[in-house]
Amino acid sequence: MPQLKKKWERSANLDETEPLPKEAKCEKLEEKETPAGMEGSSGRGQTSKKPSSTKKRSGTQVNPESYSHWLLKSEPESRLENGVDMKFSIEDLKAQPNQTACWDGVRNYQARNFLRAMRIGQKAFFYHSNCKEPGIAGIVKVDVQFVRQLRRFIPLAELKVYFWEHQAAEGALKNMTLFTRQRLSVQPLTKEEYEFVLSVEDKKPNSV
DNA sequence: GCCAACGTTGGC
DNA sequence: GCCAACGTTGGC
Repeated sequence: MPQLKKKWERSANLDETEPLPKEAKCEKLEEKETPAGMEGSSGRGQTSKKPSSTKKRSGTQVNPESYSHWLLKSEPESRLENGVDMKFSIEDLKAQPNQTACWDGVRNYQARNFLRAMRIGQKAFFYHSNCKEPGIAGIVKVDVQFVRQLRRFIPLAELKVYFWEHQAAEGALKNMTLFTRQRLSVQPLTKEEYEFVLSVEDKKPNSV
């Protein structure tokens, strides 16, 4: 998951075409810039900068331009990795200067390509992962600035129930990447998914 | 702490 | 290109 403090020493194996400098995320977020595209999918709309592997990613949609909302995972509880504390909760984001942080340290290249596809001002859920109670804690806008906490924490367990229901009944969350691509730390959300989650914010948790 | 899911690596 | 071994993610 994206740890703001993580550095890039292992990034070399992510994408041999162009390893990002550590502060890449911040400068990358320019509205005019064309996104790198997701290498996982068909690679449509871009010249192939990737070697052969461009075909086999399942599930996810193709055109990065079409992504409008995001979900960013971060760990709210302390955990040491190579001596570095991975903790970065939404409270930590709030405490940053300008309540803004640079989202570097994403290793997985697909996640990183999503990161590149983000545009300034787009909204993202701030998700707490690898913790006692995982779930959506707040809203940020890219590049990555605190917007607000949710009026209530929306736990993964609750989202999962919606996911199941929506699979059966063609609901908004039926393809939610959080469940279809488990380990992706930066993931796109459709507008419908984003808005559905927001619509649940003021519902009682037990209304599920 | 356990372990399933899944991404990456590298031998062949 | 296949696939087994290995490493990481992250829920439980």
